[in-house]
Amino acid sequence: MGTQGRNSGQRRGSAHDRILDAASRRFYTEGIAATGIDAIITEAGVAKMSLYNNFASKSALVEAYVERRHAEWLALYATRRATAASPVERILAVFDAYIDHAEDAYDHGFRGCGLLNAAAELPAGDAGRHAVRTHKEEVEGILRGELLALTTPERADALATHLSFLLEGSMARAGLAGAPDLLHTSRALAAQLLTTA
Amino acid sequence: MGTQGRNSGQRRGSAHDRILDAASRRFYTEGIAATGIDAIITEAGVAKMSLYNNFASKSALVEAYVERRHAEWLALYATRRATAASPVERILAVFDAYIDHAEDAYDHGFRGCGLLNAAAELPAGDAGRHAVRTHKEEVEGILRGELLALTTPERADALATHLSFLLEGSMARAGLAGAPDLLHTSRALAAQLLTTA
DNA sequence: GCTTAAATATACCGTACGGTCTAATTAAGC
DNA sequence: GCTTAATTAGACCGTACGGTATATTTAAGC
Repeated sequence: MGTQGRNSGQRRGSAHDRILDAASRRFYTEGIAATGIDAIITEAGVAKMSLYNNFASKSALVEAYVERRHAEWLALYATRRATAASPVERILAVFDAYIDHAEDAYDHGFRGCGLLNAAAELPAGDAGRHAVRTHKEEVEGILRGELLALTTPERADALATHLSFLLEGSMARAGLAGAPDLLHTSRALAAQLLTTA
Repeated sequence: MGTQGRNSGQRRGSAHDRILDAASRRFYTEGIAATGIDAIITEAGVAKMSLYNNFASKSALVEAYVERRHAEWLALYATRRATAASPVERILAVFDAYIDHAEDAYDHGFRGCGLLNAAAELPAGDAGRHAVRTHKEEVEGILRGELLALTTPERADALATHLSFLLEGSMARAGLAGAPDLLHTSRALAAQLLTTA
């Protein structure tokens, strides 16, 4: 940001947005390294210099992509949480948000969690990897917070970790299967776990 | 395979093996797309033509890498299973094999499950992706088989899926954290789940 | 309507990629 | 010791990569 000033909102379909849209689609469905700058600008219908006027480098674009996917999920989660009536439903809203996000991508090639896939392409110390780690810890933190309405802090901790593993594990398997069905399975397992505990 | 015939065993440190060794290390720690052919042959101490005499292409090398990692895990699992004394221990042997495999990589940069990371780099219909899917289903099948000694087929099915999610989820989170600790956490959660059920 | 900034097209840069060719060398099998 | 196959070094290929330079056009703000 910074220099855009008064132009902050920008007109509909600004170069910045179209680029990030196209990059997000390609990064998710084809992978990051497999997606070249030229493919992005072609799909965005934009000049190459417009990309480099809006993003410092490809890896800056990747960072924006990662942040955006996490923000998308947070928005989906906020919607689900707003209509959840009980503590258990508020916990399951996290699973619902995962399902919503997955079903967004299902039509045009579901390949699992975009953040985990991105991290898998990044080297060990990369900033993007750390960002993904933080996002996943945030999700577990949300789970823990909601669980505190149900049980002791100690059990909330353990259960939050357990549910996070169910979430990420089912997402990994669902991505391999190419369909979000397994996410419903993990939601059901979580629901069962919460009612028996 | 096929044409090697009498030379099947090959001498120690054959080009084929040194190439696959080097490629496996690089693919795992740096990622597949980020690892060039030149980096592999340099690390293997081998001529470029030796690579193409042993592997048809880079993606053939990737397939060999995927198969090899799965075979490594199967071997670790077989060892763990052989000394497991009870049905529960035989189930936890699957978790132990995951831990063993992870700790192999911990010294030189732990980045989670090599198979899942590889799949994350492959396009939607790729053969390697399907291979990874099959391997993960095989692991779940092993869990289901061991669980049949403990409970009904229906509950074994559900529990196998549950344990598989715990496994893969904890592996994903552990990879992001850069340390295998969370695998011990999921093993403990699994043990608890098995004793209370 | 003038100014200022964003976005454009196009040519270009060096480099690295996956992969091939050739010719020479090494080593194993009989 | 001869044959046969594996391995080697190194030049080479076309292509695609991420990124830059420049000059021009488009469009928004006042």
